[in-house]
Amino acid sequence: MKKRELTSQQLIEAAILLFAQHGIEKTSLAMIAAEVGITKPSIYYHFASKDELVEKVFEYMFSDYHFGQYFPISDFNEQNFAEKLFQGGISMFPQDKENFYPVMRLLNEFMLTAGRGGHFGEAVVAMQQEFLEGFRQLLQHGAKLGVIEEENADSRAYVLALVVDNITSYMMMGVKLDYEKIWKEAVNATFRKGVDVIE
Amino acid sequence: MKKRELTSQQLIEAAILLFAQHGIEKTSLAMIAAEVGITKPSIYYHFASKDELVEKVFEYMFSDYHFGQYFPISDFNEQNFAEKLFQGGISMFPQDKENFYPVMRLLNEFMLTAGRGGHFGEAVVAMQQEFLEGFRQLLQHGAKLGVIEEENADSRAYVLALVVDNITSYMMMGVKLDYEKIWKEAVNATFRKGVDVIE
Amino acid sequence: MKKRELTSQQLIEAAILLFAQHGIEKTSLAMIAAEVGITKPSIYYHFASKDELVEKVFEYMFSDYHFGQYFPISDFNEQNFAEKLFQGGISMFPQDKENFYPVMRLLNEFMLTAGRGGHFGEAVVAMQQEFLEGFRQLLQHGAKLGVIEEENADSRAYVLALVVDNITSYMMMGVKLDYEKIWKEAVNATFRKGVDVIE
Amino acid sequence: MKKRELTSQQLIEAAILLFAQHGIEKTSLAMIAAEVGITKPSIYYHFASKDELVEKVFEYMFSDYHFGQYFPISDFNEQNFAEKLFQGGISMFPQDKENFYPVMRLLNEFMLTAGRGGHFGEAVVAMQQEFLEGFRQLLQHGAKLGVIEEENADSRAYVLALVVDNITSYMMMGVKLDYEKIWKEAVNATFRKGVDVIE
DNA sequence: AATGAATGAGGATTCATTCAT
DNA sequence: GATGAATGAATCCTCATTCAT
Repeated sequence: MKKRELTSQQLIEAAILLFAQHGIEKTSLAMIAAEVGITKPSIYYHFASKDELVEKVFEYMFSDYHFGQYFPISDFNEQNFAEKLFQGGISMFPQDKENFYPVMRLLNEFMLTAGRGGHFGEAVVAMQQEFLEGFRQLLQHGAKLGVIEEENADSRAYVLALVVDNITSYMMMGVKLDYEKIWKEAVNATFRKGVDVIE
Repeated sequence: MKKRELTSQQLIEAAILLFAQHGIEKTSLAMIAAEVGITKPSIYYHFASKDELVEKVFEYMFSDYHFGQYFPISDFNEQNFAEKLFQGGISMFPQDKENFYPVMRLLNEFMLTAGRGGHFGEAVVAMQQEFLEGFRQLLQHGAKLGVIEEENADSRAYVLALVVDNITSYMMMGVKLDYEKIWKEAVNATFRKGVDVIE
Repeated sequence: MKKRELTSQQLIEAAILLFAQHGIEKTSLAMIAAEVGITKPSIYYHFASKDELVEKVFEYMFSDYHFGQYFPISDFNEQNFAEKLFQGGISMFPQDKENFYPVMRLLNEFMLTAGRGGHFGEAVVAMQQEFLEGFRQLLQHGAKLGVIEEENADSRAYVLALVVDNITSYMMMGVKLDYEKIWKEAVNATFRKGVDVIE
Repeated sequence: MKKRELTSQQLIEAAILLFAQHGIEKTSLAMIAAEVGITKPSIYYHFASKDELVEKVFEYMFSDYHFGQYFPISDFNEQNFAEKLFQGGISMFPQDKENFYPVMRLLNEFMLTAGRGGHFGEAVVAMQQEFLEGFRQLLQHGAKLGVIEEENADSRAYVLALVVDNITSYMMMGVKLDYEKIWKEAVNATFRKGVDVIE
């Protein structure tokens, strides 16, 4: 890697950590520069503005955050469907809390801007929608395999999506719960057949 | 109402809107003052600092945000349990989007500070926990009434809590889904009996 | 005393203490009002401005700070001259440090403005000059009585004046010295006859 | 000198003048910046805060204000003792009033903070004490040389210290006196032998 | 005789950004 | 590739002061 790229990446990584710790707004370029060991104006050699840095941070963070990474749909069959669904969720939870929480917090901050017409909004929403759509297709796949009831499969998929997603949020906020058990229940519910109490 | 209280409340309400629109950090006292039609330093007659204003905004927003308001537990019986559970969730969704979304976005921003050791952290977490505990007790009540399977009742409760909570988030971000249907599925799942696929 | 006068005086006294503690500039009207238990704008009923209050404080403090109070010239005679001179100086030193030091510090602050063309300048200088002149006349009186050498009597007087004055300053700053002994030496020197080493 | 150092020093020198003219509190960073011809925030490139600037000003002003500079003790011998003592005092008086008075006034303001627990207090008191101790050792030296009476040598030293010091104050306040004559008298008195009127 | 509410002027400080070197 | 020096805009905040009540 050339020096330029190296420094750029160091800047991005320092920015991620600092943004996560103090928030994007409250993180000054001076702090980031200090972390990397260069001076504030030097950042401008790598990024045209703070906004561009933020953007690059966003891209860097979420470029490989995709549904298929956690739930490789083509690997799912009748035998392993439930288990792989369960494990896929578990794999989304932060293992390495030290590094993961800050990142999640930062994701959350990007989300905030979604509703504000901030320009990440669409990207974040797109990411959420990718996961919603991922779960939908996965359960449709399950329905075709006959392991999931066809009726309401989409709604069940969305419930799953909402649960995994929010589990990560709650973990991040420090709410103590047995998340594995909760996720297990959500997965199990996906396979249950039965009457609807509410129409 | 005295003039002081009136202005104070106007300030709080203006602050809520502006905080929600631009974020707390990016909302300056000047903006708030302008919105209310007074001058910037006049704010200091009502609040000792921006921090105090933020605090008061927080209190004002969430002082009457309680589980019992949406799910009055003592009203739930065998006959109405499912229906009231469903309706309770619906009542939590923003009706009046114009006013509700900003408020939710602001809640989200307060949440962000939860993980950062910000001083609202505890309060926000406490709120979340109140809802988790509310759902737990509600389903325990349902178990006693015999409408809910006793086993895993707690996990089912938490799934419900995570779903309602996240539905509001997604609405806020502008993700278009048939939320009523999703919530209906989540509620129905709560009452289903059946085998667990995953142990 | 009428209520008006009472409050005015309370304000002045509170101001003296606070000015002495924090400096005139750093003492806000709010602090003074709080000390007296009224509100800030109420001060304007008693004084037209902060400047006027400062002025009245000045007058109040130094209205009875006169040479004759410490050195009643007509009481001095051949027998008691040295002793009374010595005692007069001692009586100028702060007995009640708790109350005196702040007041002296404030005097010092007023003095600062003397050189700045501040409008107390003249008054402070006048005060200093009154003491200089007081000592001068006192020693002239002593010369007439024959207890002091006529030659250089004025210079000796001024030395005395400078010493007493500065002793108070040093006490105030917290410099620890045996001031009584120093003053005694200064007084004794005043009566010594002898050759001049320097012409 | 590098540009940074140059500007820093210009800032310090401008600050000294302005602090002396208007007082530290009443001198704004804007005034200082304007004097030097840079903008207000640029000051922060050189000093972390106004407080730090004040501190540096203090250090700059008094780093070479030492007793030995005026009274090089090892140069004093039987022959020249009185004369050098006299001349040393004279050399402490402001020659170049234009530049010296402001500086003295500023010293005075620093002194004010001495009693207020301000953080320069100790430094100022230490300076005063250096001069007191300097005079004490000088007269002890004189006593050993036999030109000064051993008895009361310390008190005589302190009287001298108080006189020089206060002469500068009085000059600064604009009190018109024949200071040279007064100082001559003080010096002469130091050498006089004779009885004590007061015990 | 005093207060409640508000204001205008000004102050320190922060920060993204620029540009010559 | 990076820095030193500086800037303009904005922000929070303080305070003496006003005035209707």
